[in-house]
Amino acid sequence: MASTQFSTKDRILGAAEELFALHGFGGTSLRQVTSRADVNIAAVNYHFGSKENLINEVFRRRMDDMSRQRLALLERARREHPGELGPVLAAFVEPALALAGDRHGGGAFIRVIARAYAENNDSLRRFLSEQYGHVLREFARAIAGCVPHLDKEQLYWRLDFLSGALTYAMSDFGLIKRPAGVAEVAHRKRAADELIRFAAAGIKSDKT
Amino acid sequence: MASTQFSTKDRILGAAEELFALHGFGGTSLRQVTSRADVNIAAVNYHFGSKENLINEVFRRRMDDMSRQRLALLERARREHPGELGPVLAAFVEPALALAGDRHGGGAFIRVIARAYAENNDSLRRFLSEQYGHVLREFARAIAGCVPHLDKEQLYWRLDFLSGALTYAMSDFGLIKRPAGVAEVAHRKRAADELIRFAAAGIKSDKT
DNA sequence: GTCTATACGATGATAGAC
DNA sequence: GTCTATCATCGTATAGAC
Repeated sequence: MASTQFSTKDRILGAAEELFALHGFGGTSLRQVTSRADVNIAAVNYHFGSKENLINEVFRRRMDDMSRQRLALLERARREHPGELGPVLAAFVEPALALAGDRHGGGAFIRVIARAYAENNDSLRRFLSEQYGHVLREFARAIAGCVPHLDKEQLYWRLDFLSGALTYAMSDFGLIKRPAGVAEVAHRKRAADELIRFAAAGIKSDKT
Repeated sequence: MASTQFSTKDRILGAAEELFALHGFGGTSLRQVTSRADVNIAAVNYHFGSKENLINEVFRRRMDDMSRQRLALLERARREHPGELGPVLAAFVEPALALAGDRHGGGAFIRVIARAYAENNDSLRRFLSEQYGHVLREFARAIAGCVPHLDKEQLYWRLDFLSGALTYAMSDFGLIKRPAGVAEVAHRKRAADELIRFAAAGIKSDKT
C-alpha cells in the first residue's frame, strides 16, 4: 500500500483536530468532519464509537507526545543544570506551549484540557490523572530538589498555580494576543520566557 | 405576588447555570433547562432570544456582582495601602475565590467558566471582554502603580498568568484538594494567601 | 406582555445490507 | 470495513391563547 495514503481512522482524526481547533466541539458536526476527511458519516461511529470518544482520541495523540518531550527535557535539565529551577520549568512549559501553538490541532488540545476542568468528576479527569499523573509527580520531585526549603503542601499549591498560568497562556484567553507582526514561534518563545521567570520567582518566594 | 416565588426568567437562569456546569453548553439542551425550570421550551426564546444569549446572561448574573466587589476592594486598597501590591492582588483574587466557594450557584459558575474555554465560544469571549475588560484594565493600572519599573507588555503577561492561576485555583482542578477536615472558608483563605504571595513575587520579579 | 403548542431543518447515533 | 437508510433529539421560529 502506498505510504502517501492515510487510513480512514487517521484521516478522521486529522480532520477532527483541525475542525475542533477552529470551531470548538459543539461547533463542529460529525458531518463536517467526515466530509473533510472524505469518509462516510457512519465511519466515525464505527472507528470511535461516539463523538465524545473521538475528542478523547484526538487529545491522546498529542498528549502522549508532549509527555515524552517533557520528561526528556527534564532529564536533560537535571543532567546539564543540576539544582537550577529555570531549566526544570522550561522542560515543563515549553513542550506545552509548542503544542498549543501548533497550527495542526493545538487549539483542540488545549480545549480538551479545559473541558477536563469543567467536568469536575468525570472519567476524563480520571483518565488524565491515571495516564499523565506520573509526569507531574516527576516534576514535583525535581522542583523540590531545587527549592528544598519549601514544604510539600506549599510546593503543590505553587505547582497548581504554574499549571493554571500555563493553561491560560496556552489558551490565548487573556489580555495578551499575538500581535499581527510577530511570528507564532516568536510569540510562544516570549510566552515561555515570561512564564518561566514569573513562576520561578513565585516558587522561590519565601515561606512566610 | 409572593416574594418566595422566582420569576420564569430567574428559574430558567438558575436551571441553566446548574446544567451548564454539569454537562457543558453543548451537552445541555434547552429542553433539559426548561424541564428543570418547569417552563415551556419556547419561554427561553421569548426571554433570551437564543441559547447563546442565555449563556451570556448566566455569566452576567455572577460577573456583575463579582466585578463590583473587586472594584470596591481595589479602591479601598488604594486608599488604605497606597503603593502596596498585596492588597491590590487580594482585591482581585478574593471575590473570585469567594464566588467559586459559594454554595449558592457560585460553585457551578466556575465550572461554567471552564466550559467557556473548552467550547471556544467566540461570542461569549467577545461578550466577556466587552462587558468586563474595564475591570481588568483598572487592576492593570493599579498594579503598574505598585511596580513602576515594569513595562506595559510584561505587566499584561503577568496579569494573564495571575488570571490563569486564579482560575485553576477556583476550579479545584489541580493537585491540591481541600482536605476533609478543613472548612471551605478556611481552604479558600489558604488558596487566596498562597496565590497572593506567589503572584506578588512573580509580578515583582526583575525585568531581565 | 407572557407564555404555550407545535412544526421545521439539522444533528448524533444506530441497524442491517453489502 | 463501509455504506444507505432511518430515528430520536436538538435549537429555533411562528401562531395564537391568556
